[in-house]
Amino acid sequence: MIKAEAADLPDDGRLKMPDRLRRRASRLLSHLTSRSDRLITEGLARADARKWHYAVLASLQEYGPASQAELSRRSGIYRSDMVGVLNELAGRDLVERTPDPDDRRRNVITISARGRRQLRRLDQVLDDLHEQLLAPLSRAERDQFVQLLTRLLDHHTPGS
Amino acid sequence: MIKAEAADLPDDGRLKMPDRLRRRASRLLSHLTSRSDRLITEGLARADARKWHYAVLASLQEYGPASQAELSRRSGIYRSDMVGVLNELAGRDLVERTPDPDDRRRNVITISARGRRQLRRLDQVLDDLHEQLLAPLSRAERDQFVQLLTRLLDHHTPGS
DNA sequence: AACCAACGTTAGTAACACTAACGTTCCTGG
DNA sequence: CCAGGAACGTTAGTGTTACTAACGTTGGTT
Repeated sequence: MIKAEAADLPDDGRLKMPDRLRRRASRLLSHLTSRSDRLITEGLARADARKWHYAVLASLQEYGPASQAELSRRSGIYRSDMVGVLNELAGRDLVERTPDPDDRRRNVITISARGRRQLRRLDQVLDDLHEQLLAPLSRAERDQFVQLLTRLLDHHTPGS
Repeated sequence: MIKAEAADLPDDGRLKMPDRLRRRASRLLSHLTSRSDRLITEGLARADARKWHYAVLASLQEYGPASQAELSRRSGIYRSDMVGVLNELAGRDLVERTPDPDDRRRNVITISARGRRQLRRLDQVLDDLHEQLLAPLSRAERDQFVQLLTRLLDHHTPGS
């Protein structure tokens, strides 16, 4: 964690930003996501968590214990990154990682009672953060927004 | 540039991804932006360009010559990163960088004829790429989408 | 028995957004 | 008028994210 001290682009110069630039969906997406990520990351940090923690915990809660590779597929986290995430989760006693007796290549990851409690907390935190994120939109607009995003993402996701 | 050979998350496991995860706007944004960025980056690479190139060229074309710091403000690129971008642009003879006689701290950046031609080309390329990006949406939906993004971004932009 | 696939793990990459600090030049106000 | 601070271009470095490559171990298949 690093303290932000002096902003370098304080007043936004969008006053003088060409429309062709400002209106490009790709650019809007990048910038908004940048803000959104920061908001979420900082919010979760206050709860001693990271985005991946939530993804893994939610997936465990929803579909039960699984191997790391299986979790990787469920949550979209690369299995190379999963290692570190599970180290953190296990270090906080939110999950348990035990070797699978039926397949000694695998670990079985199980969510703990603490993990379930933390997940509930994170769900709350994320609700609050999304309230902030989507504040300017009405209920209907939020739904619209999520729907548009979903359709776009589906369209650009390999394997249908 | 790196060749993608073996995808590691081939079939998406969203079949087994909890709704609470899949539906979060922040997550949709992150993932979609990731795809979008890749699409745009690769498309521009084929035209020997990067996003920043477009931003700078467009800003120069629209508002005329400027110092690096001014360009930085216009385009949202940090002035520490601007250096490299302008090196690339100057290396391709798309802009000219000359010391400002009126203020010897500054460089005056000017777009060249080649730069203008390249900008026209990039505008075309970006139109095509956005056509792909937004393919699943109707005209009206695209406008809606851009409008929602804009409102959200404005709301989360410091300095109004 | 021979192979290949999958598993967990380590290491490394490139892009992005951002901070810090340096020397030079300029502008201002006491 | 001159002292201090601010702006400029530049270099260096940070942490995060997405992703590839390769390793040794284990498992399933023929």
